[in-house]
Amino acid sequence: MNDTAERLMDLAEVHIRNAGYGGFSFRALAAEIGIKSASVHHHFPTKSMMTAAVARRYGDRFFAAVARRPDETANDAIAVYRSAFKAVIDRDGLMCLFGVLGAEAGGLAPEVAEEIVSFFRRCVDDLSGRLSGPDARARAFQTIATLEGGMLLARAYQNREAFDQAVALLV
Amino acid sequence: MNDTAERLMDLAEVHIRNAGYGGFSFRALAAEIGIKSASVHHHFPTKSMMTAAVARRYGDRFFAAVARRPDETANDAIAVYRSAFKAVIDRDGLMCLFGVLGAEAGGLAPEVAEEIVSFFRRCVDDLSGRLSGPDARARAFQTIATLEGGMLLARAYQNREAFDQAVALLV
DNA sequence: GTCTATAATTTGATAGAC
DNA sequence: GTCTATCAAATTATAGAC
Repeated sequence: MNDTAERLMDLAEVHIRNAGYGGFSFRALAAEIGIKSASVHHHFPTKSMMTAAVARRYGDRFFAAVARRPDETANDAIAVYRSAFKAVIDRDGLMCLFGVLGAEAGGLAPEVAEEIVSFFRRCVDDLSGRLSGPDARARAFQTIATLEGGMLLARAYQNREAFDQAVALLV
Repeated sequence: MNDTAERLMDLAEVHIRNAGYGGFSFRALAAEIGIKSASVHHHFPTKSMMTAAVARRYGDRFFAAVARRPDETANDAIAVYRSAFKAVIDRDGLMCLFGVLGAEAGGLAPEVAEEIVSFFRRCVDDLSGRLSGPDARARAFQTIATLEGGMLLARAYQNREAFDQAVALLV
């Protein structure tokens, strides 16, 4: 993966997290790094495939960030997920990539929709496996839902504190 | 408000809740009810203003559905909100309109963005006023976040049960 | 209230030269 | 890997007739 492709993905990620799939065009990305839209097609055949690639990279980074540590206890797992979401919004105030794509999933190409399903399934499966008790799965669902919803509120309020309030009482 | 305008708003609402703001065009709406796109502009000057109108109507209906009953207790309020969100997803399996618009808020016109802020602010203010205890506001934030996030998960999973799991443990 | 017609722009994508 | 050139299609929106 060369440098230009990485820079294009960086830009696409920001645009998607700010305004959704419709929030960027190959022309706009190209202009931002000083090339032409035809050159973008050299790196990514279609807009859908580029979006899927951006989603895959985002997921890889996310799951690396929440990876289980050897000495983790059950309560730690939720704190780890909360910190990972908090880091996302603290960096640039934008939504989780999958929160945006998931919301408009009905209009996205199959290769993107698959990334979305895969991400949330993996989140819930991983987290519920790291929790204990009979409610483990429901608590995993609730945690992911609250974290995504908290980002949505922070976005709507234009205020990161809304996220902190929404997730403060999580376990 | 005449019948054609109402039918157009019905269609626009479904499209937005399924695929976001970019998920519909005046031409598509027009075709679905057998008129031309120029006629849609007679009812709604611009796409942004139509979206704002759809959002306003959605909000009005929502707040009518969660309106406080005289004999409500503190715990009832959360149940009322949960039922209202559940009714939305149970009807057609689509997202909350404001969940979708909020996610892509960065790319929307000011008149739409204002509706989004207004909706969530009103949700949190209303609900926190109906809860008791020092954590009332945080619990209100958390409840709205979990409900919106639960809808997102149900959408991603293509399965309404994900919503039920996510909100099962709410108070 | 709906139509025809059209303007002006943007978009995703391709062919082929360098 | 980037370019020029271009295509075909779609989009938002407007003017003016009926």
